[in-house]
Amino acid sequence: MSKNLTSRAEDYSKWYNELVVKADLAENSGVRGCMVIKPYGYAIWEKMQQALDGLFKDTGHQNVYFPLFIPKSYFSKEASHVSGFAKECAVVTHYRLKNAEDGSGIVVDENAKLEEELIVRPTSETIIWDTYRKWVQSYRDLPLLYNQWANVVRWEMRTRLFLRTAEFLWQEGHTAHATKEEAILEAEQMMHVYADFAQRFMAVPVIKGTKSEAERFAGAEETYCIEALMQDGKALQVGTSHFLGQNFAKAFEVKFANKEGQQEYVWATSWGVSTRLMGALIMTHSDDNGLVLPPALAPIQLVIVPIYKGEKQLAKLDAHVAPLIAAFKKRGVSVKYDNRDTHKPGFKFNEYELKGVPLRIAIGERDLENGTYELARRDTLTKEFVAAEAIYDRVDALLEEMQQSLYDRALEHQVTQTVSIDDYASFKTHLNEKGGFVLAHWDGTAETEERIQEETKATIRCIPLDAPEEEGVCIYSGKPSKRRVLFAKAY
RNA sequence: CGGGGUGUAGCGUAGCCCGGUUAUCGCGCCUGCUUUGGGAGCAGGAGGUCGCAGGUUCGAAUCCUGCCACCCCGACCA
Repeated sequence: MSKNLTSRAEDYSKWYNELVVKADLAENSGVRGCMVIKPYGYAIWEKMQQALDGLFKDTGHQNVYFPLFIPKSYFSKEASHVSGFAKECAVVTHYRLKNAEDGSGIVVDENAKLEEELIVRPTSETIIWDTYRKWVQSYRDLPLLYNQWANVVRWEMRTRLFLRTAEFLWQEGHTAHATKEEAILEAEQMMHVYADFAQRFMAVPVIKGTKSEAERFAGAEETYCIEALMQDGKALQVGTSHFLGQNFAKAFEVKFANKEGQQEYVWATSWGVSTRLMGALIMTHSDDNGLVLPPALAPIQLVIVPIYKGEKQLAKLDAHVAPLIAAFKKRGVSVKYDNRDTHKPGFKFNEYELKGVPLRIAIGERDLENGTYELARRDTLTKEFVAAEAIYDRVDALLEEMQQSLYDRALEHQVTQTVSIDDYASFKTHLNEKGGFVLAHWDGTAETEERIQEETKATIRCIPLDAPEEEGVCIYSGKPSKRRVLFAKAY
């Protein structure tokens, strides 16, 4: 493992190549910017799924699954939606291959052309709303509170491992409501659920807010989002929730009879998070020794490494550790005992640090004699000796403490990297030299937003939810403004 | 799609400008012995269509042409 990762603030791609791949997390498959997720990386994704699913269920949602292929015609129904996605769709045109007549290999059978092309879903609004039409007739059928775990494909011009792959895994929630107010509450609720997940499970502090019109989702009337700040001072959108108004209901004719017997269009929301969350996790906590995982999402929370000479000592340690493992499991700690004889302890120490395993216990002959264990924590890289009888409580306490301290550390970083700026010259130099979040006044026009982006590469990440009313003038145009918005360079 | 760069063993690379023995080195891998509290040591060994196709030449990893792939920077985006 090279030690040149100190340049992390300047170069995350190095992390991906050096760290993520070697950390057995994922590797670039080389197929149009797709990624292969290795077992350890997938285990992290599963932990995320599990936690999110719990939060979704708590808020009354159920899981469903819709088809991967969407008939092309569905996309022509909602104008702004199609203009947002048309440029990046993979299209299925044929359904059969055959051997080439000249023996040159397999070719597409031109006789097997589809009547209507199928689009590999870039998102599922269209097919879901086409189906919801059939499911909704009365106000008694509402609300529909459904979510699906799926893969989607977006044929991006440029891909970036974890942050923008051509195919990615995500969940997309799609809900239908009888009233506008209820739909808005749902969209807001899911933003809060995402923020809760990011902060409690990922230990990633986020700013909640709404997007400017220019940054809004294609087909949405309001886009809520959570924005996080990475260690290098760049912002990353980690989750979005959209109030879709009646746009999709009107496009797909989804109407219901209200209590008065009148036909009304339903109100919609959609919300999603993706494998990008894993990118956020890596870029928020990792250090030069590799990943640092918050205990709540670590597939392995505790690894036990035996230190021994010869088979006899190992057998003795195996016997000693067996009840220890059972006890940890019973207490809900996910523990791995690595007694492979093919690698030395030092190798294992480094390997589990690279993988971000929060705690490590080393046990050798010495410890058996002394009645202690050596306990090491990943975030601070410190070690302590713990009396054998105190080990369970100490592990519990440390896991909890690490979860909190990772969050505190990330929050402190975010706070110190967030500044308010009132003149355009310092705004420009600050974003260029230091990065981070900048709170500044904005006149609310798309023209100003675009100009600022052209001149500084920074975008409005969101209009923060908790931004106080404050009289001011736009940093660019000098026109009046009522509150500050959050600017940053983003991924 | 525009600009730049790179393709040599599983990974990372030297050699290319200036053509000439058996293609360099490190990591990793295999075998044996010694090791095991922070990435082990020694000895031996295996592993290559030099991205692909064509051309120039007595001779091409090296020069020329075309193609392909990947990476980085832009426009687009979870």
